[in-house]
Amino acid sequence: MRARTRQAILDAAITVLGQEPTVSLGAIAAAADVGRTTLHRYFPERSELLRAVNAEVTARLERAVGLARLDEGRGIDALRRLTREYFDLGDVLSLIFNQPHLTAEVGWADPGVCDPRFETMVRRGHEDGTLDPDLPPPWVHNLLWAQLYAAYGYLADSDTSRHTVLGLLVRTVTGAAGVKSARIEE
Amino acid sequence: MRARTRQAILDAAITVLGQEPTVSLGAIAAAADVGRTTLHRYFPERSELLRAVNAEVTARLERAVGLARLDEGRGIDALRRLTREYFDLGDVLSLIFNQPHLTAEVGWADPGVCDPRFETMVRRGHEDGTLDPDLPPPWVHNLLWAQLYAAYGYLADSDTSRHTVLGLLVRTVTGAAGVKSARIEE
DNA sequence: TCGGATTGGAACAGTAGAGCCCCATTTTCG
DNA sequence: CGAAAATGGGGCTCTACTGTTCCAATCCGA
Repeated sequence: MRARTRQAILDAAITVLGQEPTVSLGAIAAAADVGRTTLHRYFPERSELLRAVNAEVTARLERAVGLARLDEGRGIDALRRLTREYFDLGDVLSLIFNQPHLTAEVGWADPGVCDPRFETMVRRGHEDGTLDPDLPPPWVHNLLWAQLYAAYGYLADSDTSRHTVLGLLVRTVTGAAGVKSARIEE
Repeated sequence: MRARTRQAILDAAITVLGQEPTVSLGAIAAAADVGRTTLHRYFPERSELLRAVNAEVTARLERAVGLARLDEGRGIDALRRLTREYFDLGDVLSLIFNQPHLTAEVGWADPGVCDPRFETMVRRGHEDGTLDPDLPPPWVHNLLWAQLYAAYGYLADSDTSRHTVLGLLVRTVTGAAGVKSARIEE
């Protein structure tokens, strides 16, 4: 019924907008297997659809943060959990990267401010000696998102399994943000 | 004269297209301080402008690769040099990320294939013990581009100096792609 | 089964941009 | 200086998309 159709539109919008941010409403409707008229009935204006997409993405991100239990264990372990949860977001990653203005307050844009829970996690990692103390929390936030996007693209374009890509991702995020015990001299 | 105007248009196009991939030709002309008619005289169709931009970007990337001397020194040192050269590309980074299809053959898209010189460099790093042998060259390629873009965004949005951001970038890329001498256990 | 709810096809005007042409103005160079 | 080149403003058509309305067909629950 209503809720079902609405969700189908939102899912299709997330997928298609992530690939082509300026895609027409007709194309979104087609991707959702729905008539353009129906789409207009649920979201009279494009901006309203975008707001709804924003809300949906925000909710999914929030859920991922909750599942990652950022306040438990060592900083690096929490960061690894968050990496895995974010990686599972799929199409949402592409959307967040291609429409930073759409999901600005929640995503990776505006490095000066990042989620306080994330910041607390990184600072804990600084203190427990598992995260590189020279990297400010917003930088870690940025690098995590960058590598997530790289991993998602790698998954789409190369024929590597999801599991393998996740392994590579966690390994490089750990190397990038983790404390360097014996750094190779410049 | 001709060459001067043409270059002004290309420079403006690279900057503006990097921020808004669907920007109108009128806006590009305005950014180049040139009449819309003049732009149409140099590039009769939008696609021709895009091809010229592609050529320009390709040339700048090629120049950066040359300056980085990928075939000299240890793998990690060559990767660090390349990181610095790419970081200097400025607006081009934004364009490459926001228009992957435009610069597909030269950029970071299609992870299955990457520049043979880059691949050789990474493999040398595997053998000389400076780059993580568990990371395939295309993954390192993707990783580098993602971090470059994140660094560029960080530079634009936070009030951190260019030099500081470059330092964070090199440190992060080194940590992510470099060999892990004593990895923190999972 | 019946009736309201939902759907989607078709057509419409309004808008924005692309591509094109003309011509007056300005710049550049011999 | 004078001619050729270059510039840019204005206007025109064409196309694509948006937002809207109307209405027939279909789906679903009472």
